[in-house]
Amino acid sequence: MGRCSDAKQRLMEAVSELIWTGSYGSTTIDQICDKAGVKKGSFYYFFDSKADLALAALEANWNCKRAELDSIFSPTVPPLERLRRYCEYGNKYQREIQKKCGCVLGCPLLTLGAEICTQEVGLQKKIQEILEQKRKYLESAIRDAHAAGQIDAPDAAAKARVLFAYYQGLQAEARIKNSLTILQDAIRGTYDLLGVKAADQVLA
Amino acid sequence: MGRCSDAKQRLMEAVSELIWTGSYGSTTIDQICDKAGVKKGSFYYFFDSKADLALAALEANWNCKRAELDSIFSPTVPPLERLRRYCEYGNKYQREIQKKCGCVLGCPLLTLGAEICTQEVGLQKKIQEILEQKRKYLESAIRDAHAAGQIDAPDAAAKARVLFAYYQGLQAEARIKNSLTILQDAIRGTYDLLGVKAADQVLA
DNA sequence: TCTTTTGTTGACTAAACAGTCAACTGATTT
DNA sequence: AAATCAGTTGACTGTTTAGTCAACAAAAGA
Repeated sequence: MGRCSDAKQRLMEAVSELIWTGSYGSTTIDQICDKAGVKKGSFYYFFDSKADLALAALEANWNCKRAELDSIFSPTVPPLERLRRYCEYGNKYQREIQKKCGCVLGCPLLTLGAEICTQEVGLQKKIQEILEQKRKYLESAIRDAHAAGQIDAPDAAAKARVLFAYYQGLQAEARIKNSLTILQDAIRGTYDLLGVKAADQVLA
Repeated sequence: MGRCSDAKQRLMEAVSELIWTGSYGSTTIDQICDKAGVKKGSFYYFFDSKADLALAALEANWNCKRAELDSIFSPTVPPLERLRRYCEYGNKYQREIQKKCGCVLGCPLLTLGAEICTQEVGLQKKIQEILEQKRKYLESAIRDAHAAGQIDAPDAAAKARVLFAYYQGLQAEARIKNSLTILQDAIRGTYDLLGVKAADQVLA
């Protein structure tokens, strides 16, 4: 089967990091290759273009991420607890990134999506898909919480859209302001937004 | 006083449109000059760099926008009415853009801010400033609504942060999905989020 | 062993890019 | 009318960029 290598993986990791810490437009193929320790010839052996690589990286990252979200949003966990864990997870994740990179980087999907949506149709479609899937986690948690009588949300999908927009906005602001403190309101904001009774709220 | 021209203005308009319809990183100085009908020599006569021009354009645009927002958020208008008008304004604005450009483009500040915040400190600071000012409009409307007994928001600043994040998230999603329908939930989402009693809600 | 498959390399091209500059133009002042 | 001020121009530089390619290298199968 000829020789094998992890150059493909290294390229995907490199592009993910470069786009996230910088931007899609400012990331060059030469930079990606340097970071991955791969020569440009090899790059074009595996991928057709930067967009092609970014798409592959996006898919790979989402497959990892999905496993984590499946765990956080497991139906065995009480619905409001799922949301609390999700907020905590987001906080912890961004805190680690800041420690490592010196910057709060927010949600890579939103940042990339907003940047390239008018230019790279393939990427745009994939990002739309993934965002839709992420929203579904919220929707089912909200539906379950409603069924449990903890919140009043007859239209779970609509509430999920509101909550999702709120989270996306928070992440974007955290990136722009390079601030973690904004994210700390997430849980309170969630309870607030869903009208969770004080008795059902768990803050720490 | 030598001769005068509007090349500076044309450059600012060109860069605003190019960044908004595309992205900061994918916008080149040659493109800006072409669109403005200005030669590169003139560009460098007025500005030091793309970032310098973008900063100037940002300030100019904000000065226009502020006047509109001052009118929408006039203290003479009932507080919840202000928010409703703001949502309507955002909807109408994006609808016009879509008609003109074929795309929903969302909030230029958020898109640009998220893209360049790790790269262009000058722009980042300015965007942070403007976003903060925008948030203030919401804060005073919320405070007034609380004072009028229409909503329960003892901490107006906190509520404003939540509402602002929600709006930003909505605009970002509208851009990414190239969809206006998402924005149509804004008013309902606002009432929902603020816990406005049905009696105080005005939808159309 | 030698052949095939899979991956690597560096040198290359052509285009796009940012940034510079001296010479020019056309209003305005004196 | 001459001096000055404000803006314009196009041709230029050097660099960065995406993308190509033929030759090479290593693992695996025949």
